[in-house]
Amino acid sequence: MGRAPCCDKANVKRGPWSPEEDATLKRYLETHGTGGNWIALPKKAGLKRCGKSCRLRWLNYLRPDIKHGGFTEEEDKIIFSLYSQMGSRWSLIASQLPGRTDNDVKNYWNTKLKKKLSLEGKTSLAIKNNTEIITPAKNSTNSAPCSTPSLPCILPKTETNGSLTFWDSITQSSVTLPILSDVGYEPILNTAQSLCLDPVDQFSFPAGINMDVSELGANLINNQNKIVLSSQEGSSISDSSSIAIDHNKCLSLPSNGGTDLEHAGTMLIDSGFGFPYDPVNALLFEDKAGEVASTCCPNFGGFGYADIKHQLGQNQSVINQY
DNA sequence: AACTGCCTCAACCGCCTATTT
DNA sequence: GAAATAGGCGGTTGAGGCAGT
Repeated sequence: MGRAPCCDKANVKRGPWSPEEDATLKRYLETHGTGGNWIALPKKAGLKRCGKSCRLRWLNYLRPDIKHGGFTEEEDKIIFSLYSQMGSRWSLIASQLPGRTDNDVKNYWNTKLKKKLSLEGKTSLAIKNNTEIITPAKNSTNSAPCSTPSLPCILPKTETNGSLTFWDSITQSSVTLPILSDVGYEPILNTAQSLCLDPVDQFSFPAGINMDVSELGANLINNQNKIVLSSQEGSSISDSSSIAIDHNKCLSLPSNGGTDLEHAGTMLIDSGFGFPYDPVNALLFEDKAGEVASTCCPNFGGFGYADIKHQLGQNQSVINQY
């Protein structure tokens, strides 16, 4: 048996609401409330509208506490932050933004923030390789959806003194980009839909890609696509490190010496919204001092211009094999 | 001024879940 | 417990407005 329609579609008005209809609905709701039944409401109120349509109109437009107008920078950050944690749960996100509706937030995300994000990301580049760069953990215990393979990508920043050639997995073409000289290497975790991360299973480079961190004083073990960074000397990596990738698929992370790494055990990715993101421990840092808000298995993708710092001070794998 | 393409956002659709019968 | 119903939600659509040519 099919589902009964919520209203007689042949006898209800559709399309934009007129000011008269708005006034009628508003007057009725302010006097009587919903009566706990939206479906019966339009008849009682004298409206030739579907009950669902009335509900939507009230919730998204007529409610007195609705905030109209542009979103603030602060709201941007909240939306982005929450989206990174829970994905497109618009009603939940909207509940954290007084006066905003799920429809508002959804529209704003789809028309503005998503573009802002892609502009921050510029492009998604995977390390040149014939094989798929990365796949989700086969036996991951993550609860978040992981329907799309995650791709570690490399994105240089703007300060340049050379160039690198990368393989753009999206356009399937080589791209030459400047060597970054500001923050260092940027393995961007890029996925169209979601990225499953947990503190143990992170990401690996496929066979054929070696990550040489010798210049950092760290040890590299890649016999199982596993990278183990174990040296205290690794702290020599700095914000001024540069990245180079050669055509033998050898990723090197040279350093020109420098500062200590904060947040041992973490990789911080600059979300582009003013706070770095720690995908390894699935933590969101409000600032680089490490003000932590815990998250669970976040979804995000397409981030660019990442500031990443590897933990090099413990005898443990930073990047494990899937 | 006319045309075109893009953008915005209100509204709809259909699915899922919770509640009621 | 099953079926019916209503509420809630996210995805999508399309009309109208705007900017560029």
